[in-house]
Amino acid sequence: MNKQDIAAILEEIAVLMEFQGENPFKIRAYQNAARSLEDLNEEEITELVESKKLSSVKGIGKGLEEKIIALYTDGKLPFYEKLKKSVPKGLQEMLAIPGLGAKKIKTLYDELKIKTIPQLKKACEEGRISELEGFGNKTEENILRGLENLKEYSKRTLWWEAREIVEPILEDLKKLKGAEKVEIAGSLRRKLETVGDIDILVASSKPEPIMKWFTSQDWAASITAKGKTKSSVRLAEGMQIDLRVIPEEQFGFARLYFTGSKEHNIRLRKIANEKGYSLNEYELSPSDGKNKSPFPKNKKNISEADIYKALGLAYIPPELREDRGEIEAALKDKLPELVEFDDIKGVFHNHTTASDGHNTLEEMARAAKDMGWDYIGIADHSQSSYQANGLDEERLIEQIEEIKKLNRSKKNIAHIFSGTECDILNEGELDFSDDILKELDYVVVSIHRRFKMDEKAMTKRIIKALEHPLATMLGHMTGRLLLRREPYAVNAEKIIDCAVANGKIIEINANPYRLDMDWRLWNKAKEKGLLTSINPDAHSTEHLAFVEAGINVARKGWLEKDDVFNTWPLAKVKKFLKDG
DNA sequence: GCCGTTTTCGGCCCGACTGTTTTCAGTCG
Repeated sequence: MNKQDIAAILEEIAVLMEFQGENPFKIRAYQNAARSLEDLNEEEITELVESKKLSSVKGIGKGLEEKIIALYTDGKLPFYEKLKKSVPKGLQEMLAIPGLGAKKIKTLYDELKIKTIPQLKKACEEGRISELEGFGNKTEENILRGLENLKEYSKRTLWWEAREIVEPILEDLKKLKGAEKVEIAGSLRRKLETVGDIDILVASSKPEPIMKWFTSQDWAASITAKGKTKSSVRLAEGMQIDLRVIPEEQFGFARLYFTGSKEHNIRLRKIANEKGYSLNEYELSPSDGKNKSPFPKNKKNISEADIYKALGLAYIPPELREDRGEIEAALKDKLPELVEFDDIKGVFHNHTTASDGHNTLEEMARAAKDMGWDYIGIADHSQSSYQANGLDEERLIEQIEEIKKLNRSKKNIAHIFSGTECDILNEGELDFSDDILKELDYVVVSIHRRFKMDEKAMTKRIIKALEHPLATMLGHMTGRLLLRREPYAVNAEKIIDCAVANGKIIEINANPYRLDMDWRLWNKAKEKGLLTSINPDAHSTEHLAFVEAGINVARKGWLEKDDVFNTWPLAKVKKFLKDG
């Protein structure tokens, strides 16, 4: 069994144990172990299992080591099988209903024998729920509403779309009297690829009018909570927006706290405890009264950076706050200097009207110039991509000539590199002959068909294409479309190793639906020496802006300027592509 | 179940809001 499967089972065990009313800390131990496991690569796991040293990993002790080894070696764990049988499947599904947690679901099961969602609905309609102790009419209503909107409530939203939703709201909030500061927090600020809800923070000494405004807007389809410091509303589409109002002097603490991640916060509070302090969303205070405050007496408006400093840590950018090594790095002052949008000098992998794009070559090159970039790579689809009007060899040669002409012209446009997004055919062959590929400045190789191959065959297919001497970079490594289509099965580590060994680039496809290769893989890939290119995969001039989403991925993946090919100046890129 | 210059036990992050009660448990982030 591979690590993802094992981690998923450990997570499931944690959920099942909740229904058993297990010790919450024991439950967390399983969740922690699942996380620790996901941060190891397959080779490390194999080695640790064989040498029986898994328990040297933080978060995995003797007990979990045994269970993980059992799952790793023969894919079975009697403890898990037994646990699974003791909890009806419908109970787990009910967790998605807002307001219902393990304890309440357990009560419904014990008292009313409810073990499926249809049974739950019926019991609500018959008014049997409200008769239970600890339940009432409101709970019954909330369950019914939750059931009706189960799909909408549990769906996530692309970062890109959530950002578009929240921006006008932020603008309106800033106009309110008494709103001193308005900021985004949560996963949106950490730039996670999808978000479950939106968190907004406002600094003000008068929360009431702000709360009143927030809960009375047309776009707030329903109000799920309204208090002095916190209110929550839902949009018609189902997404929840939380607003918190905090006095300005506590704003830095609130930003840190509500930006998360939860795991990052837990680590911070632990460090605070070890130093004799207690950290919450309002303050960092001495925990025993003997200690002095870590901040100068008259210091006002303490920032996140001040708090990190007081804990002995360098400032950690929000994108890194996932408890994936950033705390350790900050303790040693070894955090990366993350790449920024302004470091970008050009882009590769863009389409024109020649294939399935909406703008011409010249329009794309002018738009790139308008973005402040020096160069743009055009990589229209190759001949096998009929669905995308892929270019045959003749049309590609015409395009190469047109690009040469534009580059010679004195027009105010970015330098154009001629390329192709060359289909990887079934056995890893490329879609153009070497004679044609040689005429191009660069070649992106991508998969656009036959997604359902098994992992081994797919990996072999991609590696063969990437090893081709004329391939420059790999496009969208897994083909995933976030919230729409699953990735095809690939062994990412093998492909990364292949790219490093052959001096190839793996793109960060910056289309908000793709963001592929995933940010979680980049830190280790970077350590191996992998170079990336942040590619908008633009099908129109507007899509060039997708680079911002790609920058998010790079930053979450700990990448620095030098790790990103398209931060290089034009002359250096030309030399690299010429020398191959 | 994990962890440990307070190591074999006793901690384990912490607070707001809701709904149901009347002081609090459960949920959520």
